[in-house]
Amino acid sequence: MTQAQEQRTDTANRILDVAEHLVQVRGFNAFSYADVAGELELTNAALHYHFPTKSELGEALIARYAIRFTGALNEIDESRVDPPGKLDAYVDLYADVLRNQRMCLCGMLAAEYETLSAGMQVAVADFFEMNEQWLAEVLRHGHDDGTFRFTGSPLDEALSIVSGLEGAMLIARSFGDSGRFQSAARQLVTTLRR
Amino acid sequence: MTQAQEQRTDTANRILDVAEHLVQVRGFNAFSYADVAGELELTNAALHYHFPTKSELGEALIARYAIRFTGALNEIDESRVDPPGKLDAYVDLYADVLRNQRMCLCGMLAAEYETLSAGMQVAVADFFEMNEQWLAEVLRHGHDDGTFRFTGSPLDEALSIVSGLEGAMLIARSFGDSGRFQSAARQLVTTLRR
DNA sequence: GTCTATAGGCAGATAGAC
DNA sequence: GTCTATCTGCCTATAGAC
Repeated sequence: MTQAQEQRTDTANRILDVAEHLVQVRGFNAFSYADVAGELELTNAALHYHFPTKSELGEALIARYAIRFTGALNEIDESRVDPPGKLDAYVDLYADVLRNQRMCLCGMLAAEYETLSAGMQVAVADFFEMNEQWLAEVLRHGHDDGTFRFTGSPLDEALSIVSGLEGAMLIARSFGDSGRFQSAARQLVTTLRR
Repeated sequence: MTQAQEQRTDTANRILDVAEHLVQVRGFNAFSYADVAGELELTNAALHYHFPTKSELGEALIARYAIRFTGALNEIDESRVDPPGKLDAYVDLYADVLRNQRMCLCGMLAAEYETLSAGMQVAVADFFEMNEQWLAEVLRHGHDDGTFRFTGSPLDEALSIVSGLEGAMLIARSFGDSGRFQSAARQLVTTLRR
C-alpha cells in the first residue's frame, strides 16, 4: 500500500476507486456524486464529507493516478532491463488499462481539459510531462547504446510515442477492439528497432 | 456549398456551426442547448424545432463533419501530388483544426464514446475507419513506388498514424502549444521517409 | 462519518400561442 | 419558425440531526 493511500480513510479510497473507474469509462463531466454513492451504498452527502467539491475529488484522482503511474515507472527502472525492454514494459502499462475496458485517466481528462478547474488542468499537463521526460530518458539511453534508431531529439520522439499510445487507446475503445491498440503500438515501437 | 448544407435551412446550419465549435472545445456532455441558443440569440425551444433531441443534433454534427472531411480527402486525391505530398496534406488537415484551438470532433466524441447514443457511436467509428482506409491507400502507393518505408501492413501503419495525430492533438491542447503537435507529427511522418 | 432533507440551479424536452 | 411558459428530473452542494 502506498503512502498516499495510507493517508486516506478506507472510505475515501473506495470513493476514489469508483470515481476513477467512472471517469475512465464515461468522463469527468458524465458522472455524478449520485453514481458513486449508489455503487458504494452511501449517500450524496457522505461523499461531500470526504471530497467537498467535485473539483477536489478530481484533483485527488489525478494525484493518486500519477503517484501510481510514477511507481510503475520506478519499478521498470529498477528491473534494469535494456531500453527496448523498458519501452515494451511502458507500452504494457497502457495495454493493461485498455484491457480493463478503460481509457487513460489523464487522456480522458485531456479531452475535457477546457471544462476542468485550474488545479486539474495543471495536474493533467504535469502527468503528460512526467511521462514524456521518463520516456525520453529511456530513448536517449537506447540511442546511445545503439538499440534505438530515430531522428530528432529523444524528447520529440517520446512526445510522438506518448501521443500515439494515447490516441490508439482512444480510438481502439470506439471499436471495442484492443487488437487495434496492439497493432498501432507495435508499429510505433517497431520503427525504433535497429 | 455542399449538398448536405443545401438540404438544411440557414438556421439549422448556424446551430450546427455553434454546436460543433462547443463540442470541439468543451465536449458533447459539457454543452447545452442553452449555450447554443444564447450565442445565436434564439430560444431553447427554437433549437428543438430543428433538432428534436440532442442525440439527433449530435448525429447531424458527425455526418456534416465526415462529409466535409471526405471532401478534403477527395481534394487531396485530385491534387495528384505524390504520396509524401498527400501525407503532408493530411497532417495539415489536423494542424488546421488545432490552429483553431479545437480538438478533432470525432476524437473528442471518442473520449465520450460510452455516453453516446448508438447512432453517434456508429458514426464515430465509421469516421475513423474511413480515415484509416484512405490513409492506408496512400501508404500502399508510397510503399509500392518506393517513397515510403515501413514494416507491417499499410492499414496497420495507417492506424498508428491516425492514432498518433489524434493523440498529439489531444495532448497539445493541454499545453496550449501547437508546437507539440507539430513535433509529434513530424516524428510520425519522418520515420516513413526513405 | 453518515444520515435525512432540501436548497438552488441547470439540463433536455414539450405545449400551445403567434 | 420562433416565441413564452413550464414540466420533470438530475446536478452540486449544504444544514443540521444522530
